Amino acid sequence: MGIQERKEREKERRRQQIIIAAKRVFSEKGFNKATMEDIAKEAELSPGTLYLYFKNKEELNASLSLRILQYINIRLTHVNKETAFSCDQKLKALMEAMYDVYDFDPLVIINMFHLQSSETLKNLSGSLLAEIKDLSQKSIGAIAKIFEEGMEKGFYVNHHPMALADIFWSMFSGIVLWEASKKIISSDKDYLKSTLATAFELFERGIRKQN
Amino acid sequence: MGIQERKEREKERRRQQIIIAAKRVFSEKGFNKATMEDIAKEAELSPGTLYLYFKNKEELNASLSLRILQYINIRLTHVNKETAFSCDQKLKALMEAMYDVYDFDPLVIINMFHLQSSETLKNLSGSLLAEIKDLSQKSIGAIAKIFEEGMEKGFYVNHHPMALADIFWSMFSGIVLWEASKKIISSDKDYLKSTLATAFELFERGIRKQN
Amino acid sequence: MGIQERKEREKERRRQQIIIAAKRVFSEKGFNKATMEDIAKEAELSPGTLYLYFKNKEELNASLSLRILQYINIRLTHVNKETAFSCDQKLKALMEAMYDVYDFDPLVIINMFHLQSSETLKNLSGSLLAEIKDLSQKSIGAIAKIFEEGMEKGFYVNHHPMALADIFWSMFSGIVLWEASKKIISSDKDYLKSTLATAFELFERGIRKQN
Amino acid sequence: MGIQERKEREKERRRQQIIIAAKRVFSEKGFNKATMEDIAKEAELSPGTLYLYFKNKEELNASLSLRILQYINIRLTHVNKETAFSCDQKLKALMEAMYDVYDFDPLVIINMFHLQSSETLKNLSGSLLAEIKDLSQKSIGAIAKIFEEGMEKGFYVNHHPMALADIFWSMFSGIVLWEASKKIISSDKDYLKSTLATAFELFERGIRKQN
DNA sequence: GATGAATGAGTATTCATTCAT
DNA sequence: TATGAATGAATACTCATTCAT
Repeated sequence: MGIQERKEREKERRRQQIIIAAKRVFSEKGFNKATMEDIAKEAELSPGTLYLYFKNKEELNASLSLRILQYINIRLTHVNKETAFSCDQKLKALMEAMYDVYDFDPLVIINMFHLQSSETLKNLSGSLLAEIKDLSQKSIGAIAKIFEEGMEKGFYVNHHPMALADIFWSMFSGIVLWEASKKIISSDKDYLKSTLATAFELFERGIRKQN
Repeated sequence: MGIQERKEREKERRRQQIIIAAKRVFSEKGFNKATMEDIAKEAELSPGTLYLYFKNKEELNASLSLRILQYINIRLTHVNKETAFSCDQKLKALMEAMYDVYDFDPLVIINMFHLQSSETLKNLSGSLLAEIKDLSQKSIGAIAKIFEEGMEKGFYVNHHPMALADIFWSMFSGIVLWEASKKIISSDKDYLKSTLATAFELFERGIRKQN
Repeated sequence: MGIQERKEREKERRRQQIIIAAKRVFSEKGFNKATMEDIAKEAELSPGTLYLYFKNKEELNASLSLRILQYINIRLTHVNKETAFSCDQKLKALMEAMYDVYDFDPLVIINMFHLQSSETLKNLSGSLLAEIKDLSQKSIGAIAKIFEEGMEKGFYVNHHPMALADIFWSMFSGIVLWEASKKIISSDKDYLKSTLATAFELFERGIRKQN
Repeated sequence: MGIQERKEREKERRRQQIIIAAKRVFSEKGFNKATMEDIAKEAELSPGTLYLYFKNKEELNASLSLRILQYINIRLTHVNKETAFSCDQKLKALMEAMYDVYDFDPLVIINMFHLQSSETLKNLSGSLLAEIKDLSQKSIGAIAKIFEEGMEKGFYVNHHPMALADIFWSMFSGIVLWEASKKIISSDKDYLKSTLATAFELFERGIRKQN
């Protein structure tokens, strides 16, 4: 019924409200220094309410990563669907997507690295963990597919497509993290976009066949 | 005097003993789950003793990063000192150095990212922070110098050398982190060395002038 | 009026529904580990509804005890009403009643001990507390009366009837509790009935005049 | 060495200090309403210190029970060692022992019933649980042995000795609990000793052969 | 210097209870 | 009446740090 639906939507809105608050607080203080009470206050809710929507602090954090993975995945799926695109166009679209990922959430990359610790992973519910793994693999796979196509068409030098995807992804996240560090250490200006642009350019030159 | 000196050396030995224990424990449990007691046990010392050599947990961790930064710096300085090397040789030597950095301490990259949080940096003593900043800048500068030389000699395409250094360093640390993640999530084999090799190859092709 | 009455009856039915659910949940988890939500679910009601019928968790628990006290009281009143019974018959009837009390609710004895804590009793409303006291005293009084009669008729040795009643009651509840403990600790078979039978037999021999 | 020993003794003294504080607090407030902070304050220690000596709240409570079980066991062992005692004397000594148990710690019986919940038992470490089981069985066994001897010598009517032991123990603890309840409900005077005396007398008459 | 027992502030999580709908 | 989402006080337990020996 309409009521069911409205409730469902209301519930989803609360989840988003909490996720957004958590994002702000985790970004500012980092996962360990952020307290659930901080997040509750930021969301203008009580601590208990957070637990109606997320099993625990770890899962709340993981949900942030999940959200960006979902975004990444949607963007990459779109790129691969464009059958009319040339290799060049696909590569450009991929780079555009990565810029947007950064704009969508410049700090979640950092949170995603919190997932590394096996101790952390143990506390996640199976379904959430499965979803994260699945989306990660799909995303990297989508990137790999772009490179594979380019090789098949003879534009790119031969390499294992998955390895290229890993490198592309690592380079992107490495730069995001490193620029974040630099900003803290040397209060530098934000060179991220231009650094990324140069990196993408080098990468393209690196994989393209030269004649 | 001799006694002074011997004491100093003894003290330094203790510091190293603790740093090595800390490295092991941080590697296994991560910075936040590792307790000072864990580290003390690993070092076969009592918790109180740790505080005779390090102001607090944050500084102990920072010292690990400092140690690898020192190693990196020494290696890069050596590369730049080899005036007889061609650009190619210097680039190769740089890559070799990075492999060795990884072998020297495969996990410290992860610890270094702990330094990102501004909250963390606030707890460091000024002198330690200064030393870290200094070594970081020197290291990146040394990398940049290699690229600069290549450009001056007309081998490499024109880019801001510091930007290239950032990209090179980001790519390296991004790959180390990402491969570590993958190992945890999918218990994959360790492709790090081959991924790094491919990445370096692409990078070289990317910066080299083509004719 | 008829409507009033129907409402009243409806209300009482709900109370019983909740009490039965609470009994099941308290039995399984114990008073402190059982949550109001558990009970609400078991009763197929919402948590808020429980508070329309019971002031708080303590009173809900006390109501369980009250219910068995009412049952005990009815049974014992019946025994004493049987003026045609001999002393022996009354004692047998008393023992029968205690078996039935156990069958009626094997776990409520344990819940009744929750009432012991003075902190717990402080939270009960005056009227409920008064009713519990009243029923307790009536029940013990009814037991005492049986022994008193036996003494007057010269069958039982002389003792304070109330003391005998206390002993009889303590022995019964002590055995119920102890057998429950044993079952948990050593997963023993259920010897309760036979232990009770032996205890009652000894008790009877103990109080009966011998000649 | 002497130092080792002194430390060991010091540690044991702390444990006792905490146990005594816990006994007071649990007695007054009951297990669930008593907080670890209450106990720490009573012991004039900090909350953290309690955890240096007891794994958690449940084990602290279980240690109280263990302590009285040890006392009971020592007393009953002594009774059985007195080979010169007649059956009558042994029974008297058993009854004396139970009076002393009550004096040793009138409230721990109540705490012992907290152990019943299987949820509670799950939180105890294996060794502690094993020790509790062992002492319980030894104690009941020692009581049973007294009755067995009496039967063999033809003084007592034939029953399963273990069943008699259970009844004796249940009667004792049932009376202790019931008298505690009564004191709370009706602010009665403390009839415990005289009730126990009567109960023991009846029990003795119950098991003794009559001729 | 070295110890390790003691500290006590800090926090994730629970759950009885309320109240707007 | 009935609901169930929201509350927020309460608390067991941890662990970096200290300091008397």
